Amino acid sequence: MRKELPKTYSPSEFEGRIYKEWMDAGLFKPTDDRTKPHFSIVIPPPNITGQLHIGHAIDNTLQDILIRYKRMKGFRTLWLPGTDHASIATEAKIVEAMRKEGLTKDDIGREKFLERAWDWKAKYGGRIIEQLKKLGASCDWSRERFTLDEGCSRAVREVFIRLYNKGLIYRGNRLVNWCSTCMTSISDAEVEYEDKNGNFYHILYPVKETGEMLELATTRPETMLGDTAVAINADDPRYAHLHGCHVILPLINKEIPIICDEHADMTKGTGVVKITPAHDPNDYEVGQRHDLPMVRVFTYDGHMTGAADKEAADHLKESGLAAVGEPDVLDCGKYAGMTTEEARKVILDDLREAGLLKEIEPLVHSVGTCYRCHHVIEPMISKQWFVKMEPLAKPAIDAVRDGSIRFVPERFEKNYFHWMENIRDWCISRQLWWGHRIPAFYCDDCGETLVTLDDDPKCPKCGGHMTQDPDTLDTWFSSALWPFSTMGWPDDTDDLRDFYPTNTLVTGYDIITFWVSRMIFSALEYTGKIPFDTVFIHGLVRDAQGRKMSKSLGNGVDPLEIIDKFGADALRYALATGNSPGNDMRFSDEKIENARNFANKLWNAARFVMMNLTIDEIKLPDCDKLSDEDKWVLTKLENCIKSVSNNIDNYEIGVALSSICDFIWDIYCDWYIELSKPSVAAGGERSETAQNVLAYVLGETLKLLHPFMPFITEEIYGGLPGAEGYLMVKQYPEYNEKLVFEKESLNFEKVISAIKAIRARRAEMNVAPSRKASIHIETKYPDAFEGSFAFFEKLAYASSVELVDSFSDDSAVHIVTDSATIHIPLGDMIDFEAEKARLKAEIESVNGEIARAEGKLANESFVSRAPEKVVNAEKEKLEKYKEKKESLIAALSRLS
RNA sequence: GGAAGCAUAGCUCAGCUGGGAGAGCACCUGCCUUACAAGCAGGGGGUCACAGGUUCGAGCCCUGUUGUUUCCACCA
Repeated sequence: MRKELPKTYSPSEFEGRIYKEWMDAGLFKPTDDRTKPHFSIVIPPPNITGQLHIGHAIDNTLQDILIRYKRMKGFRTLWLPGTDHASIATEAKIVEAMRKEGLTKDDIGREKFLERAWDWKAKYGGRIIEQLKKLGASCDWSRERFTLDEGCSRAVREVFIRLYNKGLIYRGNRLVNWCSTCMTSISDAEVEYEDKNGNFYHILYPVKETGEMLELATTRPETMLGDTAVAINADDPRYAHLHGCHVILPLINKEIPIICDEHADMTKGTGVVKITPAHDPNDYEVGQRHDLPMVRVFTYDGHMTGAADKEAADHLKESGLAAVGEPDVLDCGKYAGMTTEEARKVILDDLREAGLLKEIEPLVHSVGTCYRCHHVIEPMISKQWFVKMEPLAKPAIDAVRDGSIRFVPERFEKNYFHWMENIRDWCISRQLWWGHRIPAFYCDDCGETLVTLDDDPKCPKCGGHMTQDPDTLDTWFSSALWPFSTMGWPDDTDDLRDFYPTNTLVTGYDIITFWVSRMIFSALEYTGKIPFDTVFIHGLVRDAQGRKMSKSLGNGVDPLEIIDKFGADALRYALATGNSPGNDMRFSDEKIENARNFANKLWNAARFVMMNLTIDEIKLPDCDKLSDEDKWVLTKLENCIKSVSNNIDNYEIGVALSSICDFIWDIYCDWYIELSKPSVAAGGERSETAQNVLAYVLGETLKLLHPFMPFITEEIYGGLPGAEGYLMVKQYPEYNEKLVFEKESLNFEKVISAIKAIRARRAEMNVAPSRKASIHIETKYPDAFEGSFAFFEKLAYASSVELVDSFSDDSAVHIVTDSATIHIPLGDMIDFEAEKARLKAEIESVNGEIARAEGKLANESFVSRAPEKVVNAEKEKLEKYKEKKESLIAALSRLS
């Protein structure tokens, strides 16, 4: 018993049901047929803190389109889903939630904190998965993974140990980006630069030996307490006499040397730079070159250091436990305990009072901020774990260079190369609790370091108790392993053999450096294979004005609201249409309405077709039974099939979809359905043929459209005669030359252009549709028109149709097309002067074309150098125009 | 400072390896033609940013200019 479609398209009534049916039937799981080539995608794991936003929607829509397409093409497909623990983002949320209860991390301790974090994961981790299901994502949910689950954690530890043993992971005191709000270090990639209004403070430092004042400028006067030198350029004549001298650091009256270093740029400012090795990346390097002491003046939570901080550091140094590169700590005296901002004000006041603040110059400068909390980053000396990048980067560069991995569009390879070729060591330790704990242990007695899988090792040197490193790993360290950790690596699993390397990675250009590049070098290093062969990059979804969607602007669209209101299919259509690789797109109400209108159009067309079907199964009749219009629509369908496959294969999702949409709306609905109405109504064999063609084309179209709009296509498919099983696992249409009928198709185009020309003329003349008229067709192609009279009656308001050799009624309109002259006696409707003017204008325009074509063909070099095909086409055009001109002249002569 | 993208109809954008400028929306006209007014038919509207160059031929390729967006680096 066939389903009947309800009158109105209301997606909410079937999308959920269909998704459940697919799930129940296990259609998202890969088949067991290992003879088929595989196609696999790993999902960019959304954060467990997240709600589905429009960025996820486009990313996953594109993935689902590819996966569904490949599945229908017969590949053994796997789309592997999962979520990311997102250490810093999640921890921040939990800390924030605790703050509302008046609690801090230290109040409850590590263990209790992690309990809360896992509770959070249990509560919210599934939310985004459910939202992806609403979108229609055909992931194999039985394989769902989490970056912090047991398997992924094992992969992380394994990788850490391998790299450590290879000497590619090391621990050391380095200047790192410190976020005093998140209370952790972050990697260079996680720093975002923002332009901020600030000041350039010109300060005077007295020279000890000469007593003169040395002017220098800084944007961060509070760091001056940590200055350990002042640099000038060795070649700077202004300061040649100061080589080897010292300055007295104001406020704390400390003597520090004047050094010569290339970092001091003679052309900038006064050419004098204060050097704060512990709190500035450039100064750090200067400090290294000149072996300057490093003096830390900030605490890790953003205050000025005091006596207690100094004592702790001194104690560490005296006890010999301080690592190489441990900075000294200053007791900032009266400034101790102030926040850095407070300290800046007070220090400036003090300098002003001492007459040492020469000038304050407003300045816009870019300031590093934390990509998660957007608070200012403070460079700090800190003991951290690093990955040595250079040896890892090289193979990763080669893999893209030699084409093993390609980016779509290609231009993003430049970004990738630039990043990889200038890469610095990766700071991977984070002072956070939510994440993979670093598998390193330190002996309580002798300080020995051990990196091991063992959870409770004894010191291999002295047998003493060992304490695990309290830090966790950068969240991207685990996502870098995602393509293979999710498939069971380091074990040799079936999934790894069947689906790894994966095929396409779909992501936005904003995380190429964070994620894509790290997956590539990780995969090559640990699995010896590329993680995927293609990186398909899409752009950002912006608002209707082209602005980024952001919480602060409140211009974000909620994909879930859109799904509720318009349906997931409409959302997918709106995101896929006009989508071009790597380019941003705008999202607007207009777009989503357009998408919904298209779905509605398809719905109604299908409903109409089904209402008229009396056949029990769809069987395409033999060629000799097919009429020209049947052959025309089938030919158009095949062209569409070819274009869709080509475009999806080239990741031109938007182009592929628009060719389907054009076919459905223009060719199938506006023409073929209308054309078929007389045939279907007529009954008999012709009716049966027409019904079969109608249903066949609809069925093929549904398959073509399925990857883009899975729900509506599945729902309609279920109502087709003889439908069995699910559309989503049917064979995707393949281009079939046997269903291409060039000659008949071209013939039928002649009919269409005649009908269009008649409609246009009548519309211009304001002839009401109810005013029927006889139509007399004078043509050199009678074959093309012979079977088409019914169409003229229905679509061109003809009362009767005949083919004529000539036509002599004076009170007629004469319409000239490429292949016919159509005479329509309309008597008093005709304004003869206007008709004459129109024909003259048409002749004028054809004359222009003739002149253009003749000019081209008279051009010696065109004829000799252009391809023969082009020249012949030009000749044919010329002939056609000449014919048309004759017909037009003949028509005109009848009116005068 | 380095690099990249974009610039086409009033708006949003297509335009595949160079061979006579397209769609949707908006606008105008006429239609409730028994699937669809979330629709149908018709229509107006573009010096393809600007200036050179290559070519028989340029929206498309090259160079430069302007505007715009983005990424990277730097900013004592």
